[in-house]
Amino acid sequence: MKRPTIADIARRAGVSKGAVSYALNGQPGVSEATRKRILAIAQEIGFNANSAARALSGARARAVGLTLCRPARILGIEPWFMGLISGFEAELGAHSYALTLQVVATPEQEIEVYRRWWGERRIDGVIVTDIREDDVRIPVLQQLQLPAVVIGGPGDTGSIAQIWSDDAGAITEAVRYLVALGHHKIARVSGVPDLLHTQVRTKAFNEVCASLGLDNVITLPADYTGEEGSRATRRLLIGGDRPTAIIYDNDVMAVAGLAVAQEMGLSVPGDLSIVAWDDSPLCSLVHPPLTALSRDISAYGAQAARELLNAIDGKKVGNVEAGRVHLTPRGSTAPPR
Amino acid sequence: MKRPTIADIARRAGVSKGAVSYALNGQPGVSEATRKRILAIAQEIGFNANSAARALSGARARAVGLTLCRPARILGIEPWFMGLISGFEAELGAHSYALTLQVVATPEQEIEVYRRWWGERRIDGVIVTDIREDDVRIPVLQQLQLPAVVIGGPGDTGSIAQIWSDDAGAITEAVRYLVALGHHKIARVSGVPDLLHTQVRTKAFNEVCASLGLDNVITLPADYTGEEGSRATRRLLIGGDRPTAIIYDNDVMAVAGLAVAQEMGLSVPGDLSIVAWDDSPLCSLVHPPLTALSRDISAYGAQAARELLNAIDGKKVGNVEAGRVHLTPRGSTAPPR
DNA sequence: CGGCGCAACTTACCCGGTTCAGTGACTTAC
DNA sequence: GTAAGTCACTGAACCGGGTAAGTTGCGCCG
Repeated sequence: MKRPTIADIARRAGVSKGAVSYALNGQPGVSEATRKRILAIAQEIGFNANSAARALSGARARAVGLTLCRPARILGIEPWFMGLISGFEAELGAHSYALTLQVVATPEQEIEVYRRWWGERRIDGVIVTDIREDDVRIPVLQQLQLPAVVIGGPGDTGSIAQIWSDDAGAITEAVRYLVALGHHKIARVSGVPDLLHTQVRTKAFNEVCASLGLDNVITLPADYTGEEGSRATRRLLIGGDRPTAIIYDNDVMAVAGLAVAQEMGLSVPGDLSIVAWDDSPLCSLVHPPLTALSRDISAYGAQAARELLNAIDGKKVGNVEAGRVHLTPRGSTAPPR
Repeated sequence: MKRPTIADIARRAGVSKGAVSYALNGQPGVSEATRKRILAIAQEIGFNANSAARALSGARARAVGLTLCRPARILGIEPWFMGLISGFEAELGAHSYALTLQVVATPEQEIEVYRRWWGERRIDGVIVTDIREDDVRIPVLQQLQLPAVVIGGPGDTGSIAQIWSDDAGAITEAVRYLVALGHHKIARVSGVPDLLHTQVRTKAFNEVCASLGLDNVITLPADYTGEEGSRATRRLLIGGDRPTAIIYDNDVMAVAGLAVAQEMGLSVPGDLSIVAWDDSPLCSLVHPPLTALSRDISAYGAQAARELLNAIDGKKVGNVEAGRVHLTPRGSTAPPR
């Protein structure tokens, strides 16, 4: 079954290929009557422009790329990426851009994928996540002149657009809330320490704790996995001077922490209050439901996609703050006994 | 920065475009010395073949499509899809195929996406999930002659390849295990009843229960979300004659069920045993960790991708059983008190 | 030594859109 | 009445790689 081309339409309409192209793209150069006739024929025979041909003649690939640089084990339960992806799609779909996905193991492999995609003109731009300090991907993207949007910051990304949320403000709010409840010994289980937003959070956490006169403040580094979350929680809870509240850098570790507390016979929130970063259905799923720092990840993703499309169009894009974070109190926080 | 083309290579090597094409594709028609020289130049200037040009000249788009037809809320925490995706990628990456993703709301929208992708020659094939009885997508795929692999079955997919796992055997094993522990009142919270694999499981569940002489057997339909899982669990547990064990059709509902039991003051596994379908880190994350029906979803996805690539190559593909399911006992199951 | 066969290329056209430089026909302007 | 301008469209080049058909040059054989 041969799929129709503009030549087929041209033949049936009795005009040239060029006229059909103008008609379909809303360009001037054809009369309104002819345009209608051509559009009707296109509709009738179910015409879709061959994306390859379109991409070849100087135009766009009309696709953007996203790499996921985490082991499949984590990707599965982290709601974050899926939320982000559905946000992208809402925006990309509206502009009939496709999203091309690739799971990679290392930043080096990720760079290779960018090179290949860009070299093959498979994509018009990429969305970069999990940004680190002095990220090796940034100079490569600049050198390739590959349109990109970095999610997470703010950091030094040169000419590349970035979009970030006020993590410092959020963690400050969480600590203030716990202190207002009466907590003095607050600990934190962080994500991967290399990541820029982890550093932002750690800095803000230390600052707000200092300003509120809290001592005994500790941040244990982890890696977003349940295993590490459990391990860190156990370390925090077996000490003699154990914290009465723990803030986790993601929901998965918070749920794991909750399980450890229950396993050790501690009551949540009676003996231990828990705050999760990034609200997700997971937080409401467990008992007690977890107090969380919520933000609309889909909207955040949509905003990122919008910025990327602007960057692809050669528009000036900068440093955008988006995705307001707010505290959603649930059953996992209470005054300490 | 102009990206290099085969014409650039040809100029530098002092040969024609055609020779370069032969050399790069391992075709006969160039001497070994020339081939090496051309490959070296390609390497040096970082050449990647323009995928659009390649796709245009009769070849393949070297991409396959996957649509996700679930609300973002669910997609986020269901490890299933991410596991599947990383499985696809392992296989697709090895053949340098890209994966194009689209989130859709309805099967009708999904069909539209297939039509567009195929019309645009953006993809060479699709992977279809969540198959229903008399699925509306099947006849469309056949009419379009779009290579496809259906995940979940076995069902009536005509000429389209399908890949499925032995769900009936798995649920039989789970029920036998619970009966061996001493349970007589076993309930089940199922996924969306329209889905083919839900029906397979329900049928097998009823059969094994009947054969073991269990009465009081009930399957409550739900939709894989935590909310529905909680609701169904509550309905099961408030009755006078409440079950001592519940089997859930996915991990998310099982975790939600666990939370409901804890909230109602029931001990798991003392008062209630819980079995989750589809093991994932989520099952080991909670307390107690959930006994689960495990299978290697990534491998399952990889197998599906392999079948799809075969279908794209015009090879005969059929009805493949893969992804052996086995029971992984953990802390959520025990003899009833 | 002519002719054959073959390796190692080159030439030229194809894929299906986009785009730009024409080309008539028709209108408007002086 | 004719030059200028506009409109609606045509024809052809182009994007970059794939490939069938044609062209060398060379070795080998009778």
